[in-house]
Amino acid sequence: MNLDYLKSFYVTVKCNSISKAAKQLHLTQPGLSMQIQNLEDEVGAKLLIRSNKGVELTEEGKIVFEHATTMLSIQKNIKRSIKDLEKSKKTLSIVACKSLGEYVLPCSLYTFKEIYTDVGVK
Amino acid sequence: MNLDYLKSFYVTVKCNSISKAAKQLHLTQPGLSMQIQNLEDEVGAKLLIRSNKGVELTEEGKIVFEHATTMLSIQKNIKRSIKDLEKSKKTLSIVACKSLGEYVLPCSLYTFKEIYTDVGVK
DNA sequence: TAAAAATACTCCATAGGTATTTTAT
DNA sequence: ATAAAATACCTATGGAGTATTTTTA
Repeated sequence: MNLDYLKSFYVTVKCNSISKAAKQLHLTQPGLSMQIQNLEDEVGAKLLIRSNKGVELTEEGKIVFEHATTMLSIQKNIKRSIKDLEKSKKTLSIVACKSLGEYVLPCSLYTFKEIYTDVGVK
Repeated sequence: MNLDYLKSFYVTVKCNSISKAAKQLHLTQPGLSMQIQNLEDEVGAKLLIRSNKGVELTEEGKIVFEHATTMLSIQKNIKRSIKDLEKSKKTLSIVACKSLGEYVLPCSLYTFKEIYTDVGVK
């Protein structure tokens, strides 16, 4: 199951429309249509009732929608937690041209890392 | 983010080994290796420390692992809820040969569905 | 008949496999 | 020296786009 598709589904439900959601997601209407069909195949149930007025949730769709909300917020939590952790680390960023980067730096960095084991190097 | 990859990551951590997990997941070792690298790229952090003894979690990996557990159980909940719902519905399953299925059934089914709107037909 | 969604078709990206190399103990 | 993971390379599947058709209020 693809969390990006789940996000697309979420937006589609919020818009009550595949075409409108597609614009918002910078996708084409058929592309988004496919993503949702993919989700439906995966869970083995129709999630949306389609009409020329747009879409509305089926019973199964409601189940997926509710869980989608929590899944997507967990996903956000992961990314936020990781970012927080990275920020808390000491890091040294070095930029170099190809020749130095390939021949000189690796050796020096090796020595540096042995001494400053608590410093991350980018 | 791909929940299948997250599952692969979960199993890998449980096995402390990419190769062992690959067997369990019916994947090749390079295939699984790639899935995990994909995850790492996506969250922007190394999740596992590799060695010839296998793998162990980094700090970032621990974060992802914890959330993975809950994400995967939510996914299970979705599928179970849907199944329960399907079971509670009345359904009529019909199997037919090609000619009947294409020419006779559609018409009859249309009429049937108008009368028994609460019965699902497969 | 007009909107919204589905389908047909095409192309490119990428997932995953096999074979091989690199790494670390 | 050996076990584990990474990399290189190749193929095939499928994701997403454009153009078109189908559907239904």
